[in-house]
This record gives sequence, C-alpha cells and structure tokens, in this order.
Amino acid sequence: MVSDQEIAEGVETVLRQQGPNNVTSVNGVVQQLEAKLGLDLSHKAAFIRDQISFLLRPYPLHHHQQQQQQPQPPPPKDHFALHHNPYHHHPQFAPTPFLPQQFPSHFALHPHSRPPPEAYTFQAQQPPQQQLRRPVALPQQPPPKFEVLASQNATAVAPEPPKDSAPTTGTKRRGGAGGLNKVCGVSPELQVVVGEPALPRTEIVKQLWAYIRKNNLQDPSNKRKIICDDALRVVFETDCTDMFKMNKLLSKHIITLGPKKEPTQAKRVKLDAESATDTDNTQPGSSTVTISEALAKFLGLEGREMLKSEAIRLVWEYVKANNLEDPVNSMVIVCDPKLHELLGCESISALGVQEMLDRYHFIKQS
DNA sequence: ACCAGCAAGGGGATTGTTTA
DNA sequence: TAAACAATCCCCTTGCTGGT
Repeated sequence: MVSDQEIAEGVETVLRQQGPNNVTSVNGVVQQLEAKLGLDLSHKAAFIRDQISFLLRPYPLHHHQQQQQQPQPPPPKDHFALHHNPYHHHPQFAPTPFLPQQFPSHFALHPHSRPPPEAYTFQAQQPPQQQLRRPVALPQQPPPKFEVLASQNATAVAPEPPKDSAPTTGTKRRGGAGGLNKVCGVSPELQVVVGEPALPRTEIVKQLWAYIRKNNLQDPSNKRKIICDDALRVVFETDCTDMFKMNKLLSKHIITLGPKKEPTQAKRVKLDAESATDTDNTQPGSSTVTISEALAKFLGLEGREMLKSEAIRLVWEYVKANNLEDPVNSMVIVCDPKLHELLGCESISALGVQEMLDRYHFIKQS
C-alpha cells in the first residue's frame, strides 16, 4: 500500500524528470507513476491531479511586490515553475535538475485556491476511503476540516450554522469545501465584474449582486430585471436579463477547477488555463490603481489612474478586437507585438493576463 | 405586518436505498 | 457486502404567496 506522501513525491519526481512537454494528461502521470511504483493508482487519480495542480501553480504574489515592483516584463517561462512539494523528503525521490519550462496549460488548475501545505497534510493523512463515502461503522464524522479552507476564499460565507431549512431527516450534512463552496475559475470577462480569478460559485453570485447594486443595474420597476452595463453585456451577451436567467448565463463564465466528475458530454469551456494569483482580496476589481507607463501607453491613455477593472476590461477589449484568442483554445491569448511588448511573452493564458497586469502594471493605491 | 417557504440555476459531497 | 443509483444539501439573489 503506497502512502499519499509517496505518491505526492512520485508526482513531483515525474514532473521534474519528464518535462512538461512530455506529460500530456493527468492519466499520463498516473501511468508513469504506476510504472514507477508498480501499483495500480487509478483510484488515486484525483489526488494525483491535486498534486500536479499544486506543484504547477503560479508563484504567489506578495503585496509588497505589487506595490514596489517596477514594470519589467519577466521571462514568462518562469511563470510556472515547479513548486517544492511539502512531502518531499524521501531520498529516492531526490529532485533532479529542472529547467523551467512552460507547462501545458491544462495542468494549471486551481492554483490559488490551493490549501496551504499544513492544511493539505490533513487530507493526506486520511485514507481516501474515510474521506469519501460512508464512514462504515465509524461514528458520525465531524464536518470536514477543509470547510475552514473554503471560508478562506469565501470570506463572506460565514461559517456559522446554516439555516435549518432541512426537514427533520436525522443527520445534517455540511457544505464543506465542495459543492457550491468549491472554488471555480472565473472567465476574464466575468473577472472584470467580480474582480477575482477564482471564487466559489456562491461568492461569484454575491460579488455580482454587489456589482449590480453598486452600479444601480436593477430595473426600478422590476428589480428582478438586470440592465446590463458594458461589462455585464460582455458577460451575458444581452442588454437585459433577469435574475434567474442570470445564473444560467453566469455558468458559462464559471470554470470548474480541479478534479471533477467526468460529464457525459463535454459542454463546458475547457479548463486549461492557469489562474492568476491574487493576494489582494479587498475588492480588487473596483479599486483604483495607478497603471504602469507601459500599460498607459498600451491603452493610449494620458492619465495613469483608473479603476483596475476598467484597465482589465480595456486590455480584453484589445485582445478581442485584435482576435488574439487562440482559435483552438480561447483561454490562450496569442500576443501580437504590442501585447508582447506589454506582457513580455508570446502567448499567455487568459487568466494569466490579469496576473501579469497585477504584478507588473498595477501600482496599488492606498 | 411579518415571516417562512418557494421559485431557477449551477455541480460536488454525502446519505439513503436498491440491486447484484 | 459492494456497487450503483437516487435524493438531498450546500449557497445566493428578489419577489411573490400563504400562514400567523
């Protein structure tokens, strides 16, 4: 029986040794790991996928970086460097020299929603059988501890006991980090509105309503009706919608991150884009920032103070106006010379654009 | 007047039930 | 007994309806 720790180390080793261009899927890594360990790891695919996404997540941004760093387009190939695995201490998995390369974007899953290593240890310590289905003869398990983690991303979702709307059907289940509390990716268009690259669905809805109220976008005669402004028009592709349709339209812009049950039909936008790391969790989309000179030049603006959301929106307008989305994968932006000059790379994931702007072109104000 | 419940919509987690 | 399947819950929003 191989432990989660060994698997985690094995994943890191495979990624280091193989090089990203040779690893095309989670299954590929599973297979290589199976060959390496001589075990059937198919039941560990989700765990392995988690490990991959953790290892390939972007480096976290630090606030002082955002404030102090001068606009210096970085070598994009460093964008996804392999992170050290907290499990890593077994000598047989000693890391091999690793040359940073651009990983296939489909490996860049839910990066910034990733639990901190210490929290992850909790998961790893639990045999999956106990985490998942019936606890067999064990007494009722307490709510999953990673519920707390979900609240880190969904700060407004109070961890207080939920409303007791459930009928008296014995044991009650708590949401935990899954279900609607699961952190989902946000499309670039929707990011302009909610201001975050990844949020739980509930939080996305909440932010959206905050945006609607803030901008007075409800029809006064029928508050169920939403009158779209420019940003919402891009998201919903209509001038007017109602609150129920809104959720449906919203789902197009919510990208499932991480392991997911295989749907019978691929109906969603493919998840292959890396998420921008964003340490600024105080309504970043609506904050005023000073943009870099390069960005001001790019946007053809005189002034350098503007709403962050507006700056992002303008960049996306440029992308769309110039058809810079990869026709094969719209989550990948193929930079033209002008965008190349701004971002310092030839191509970038959709979600990576905001990260680059955050990191190098937004100078936050107090 | 006030309150609770319901309406739609998303999808994963969990529990309960049925079947092999 | 295990697997497969079904049902329920989680959250959020506004406005309507029915009960108190």
